[in-house]
Amino acid sequence: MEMSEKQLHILAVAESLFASKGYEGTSVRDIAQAAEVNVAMISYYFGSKEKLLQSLIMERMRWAGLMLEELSQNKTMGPWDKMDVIIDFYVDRMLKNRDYHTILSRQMSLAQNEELTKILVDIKRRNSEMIFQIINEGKEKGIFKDVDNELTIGTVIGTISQTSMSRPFYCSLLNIDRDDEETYYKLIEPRLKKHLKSLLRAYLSLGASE
Amino acid sequence: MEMSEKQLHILAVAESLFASKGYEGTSVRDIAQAAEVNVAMISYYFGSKEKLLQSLIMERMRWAGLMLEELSQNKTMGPWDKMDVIIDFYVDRMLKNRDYHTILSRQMSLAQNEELTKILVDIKRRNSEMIFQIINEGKEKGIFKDVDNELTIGTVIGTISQTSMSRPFYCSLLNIDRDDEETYYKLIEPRLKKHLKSLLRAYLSLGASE
DNA sequence: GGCCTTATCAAACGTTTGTTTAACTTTGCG
DNA sequence: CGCAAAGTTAAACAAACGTTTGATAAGGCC
Repeated sequence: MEMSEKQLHILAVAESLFASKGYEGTSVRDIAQAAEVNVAMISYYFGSKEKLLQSLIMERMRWAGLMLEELSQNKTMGPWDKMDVIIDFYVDRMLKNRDYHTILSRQMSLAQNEELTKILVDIKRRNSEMIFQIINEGKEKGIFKDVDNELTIGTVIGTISQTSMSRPFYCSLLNIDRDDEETYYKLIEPRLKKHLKSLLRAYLSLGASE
Repeated sequence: MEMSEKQLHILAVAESLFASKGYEGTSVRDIAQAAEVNVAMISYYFGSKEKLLQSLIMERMRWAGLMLEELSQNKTMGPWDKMDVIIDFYVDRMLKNRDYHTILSRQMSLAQNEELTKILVDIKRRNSEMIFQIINEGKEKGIFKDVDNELTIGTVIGTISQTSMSRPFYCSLLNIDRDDEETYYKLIEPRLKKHLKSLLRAYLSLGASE
């Protein structure tokens, strides 16, 4: 479980390659070369290519999940403010760890890896549960109108995902050089936050009509 | 360009396999076996595996794009109704051709295939342009408030994509058997339409507050 | 029938794949 | 030091990969 600097370096390199070329599209030799280690080291450290992917996901998982819990139990903040915090949180997380999230969402849409899929579903469920709590709290207080909880999550995550996964498209829409990742994410981040907040504010205050 | 029944059959089989196992995760032998043709036929008909993917995309492309054009120039329908029609249209299209859209969105997030990416971006641009027209028409008539056009597209497509790409997650949320695709999509389709219509109705009538 | 084009096939091609081996070096501890 | 454990390497492994080959069959046209 505890990893050396070298192992973490390999994971970081693999993460970047998996994100840009896909898991199947990346060979262990690609990873070894980019990480400047011998091919055999990957088997030596991780056992196999697939276990390397699992190690990568497990390692990145440790960094998530905390803060949402305390937010859902926060008593002083109102539902509107909590919603804003959540949006900032999700946008920051998903854009900062976009390689990781790209890999996750690709892996999730692949019908294989039964075991891994279950783990991912559980993580997402746990995070979602807390957003539900906040929405329901707002509903009970009469502040939020009735909305589709599950699809509201889908909208938030889907909108953010979309800007990452279809970056070439949005670069084209916004007249940004396709290769200038930096500029793109600097521009899209505040816009995403503003858009999602307005969207949810409108939706939660008007509710699902008719 | 014109394809025989057999070629279309191979494309259909490949589409299904690419969607569930990924492009790189599917071998030409997989395709040949599932389509019950000899491996050599794939090179013979399409030239290569990559050209098969391109043929698949080109072939599916021909079925799209029409109806949006006439809608954007329709004079009798009001902006609200047009928006509803668009949402029905997108949900129907993307769920019906979910394998195709899954492949597209995975391919778009892969940094390779420069040429193919450009083609995909152009298609998406053309479709988006027409939605922009409708939104702007609503704005000019004073019916829609000011919103983020680009990210509104992202929300619509992203929400739908999300339900397809992360199906295992939403199956878990909605207590549906992960393997029962039929039931899932039958349930999610009307819900998606209702959710997106309410969402956009609220957003477009209140606008981007701050 | 003769002939050209198209279709189909099993077999083989040369690479690349993920993984293992066996020899070697480095490290850490008594 | 001495020596076992851990780290590192080039080379080799079988399997799978996308593609090509050369042979054979079928169909249309003169």
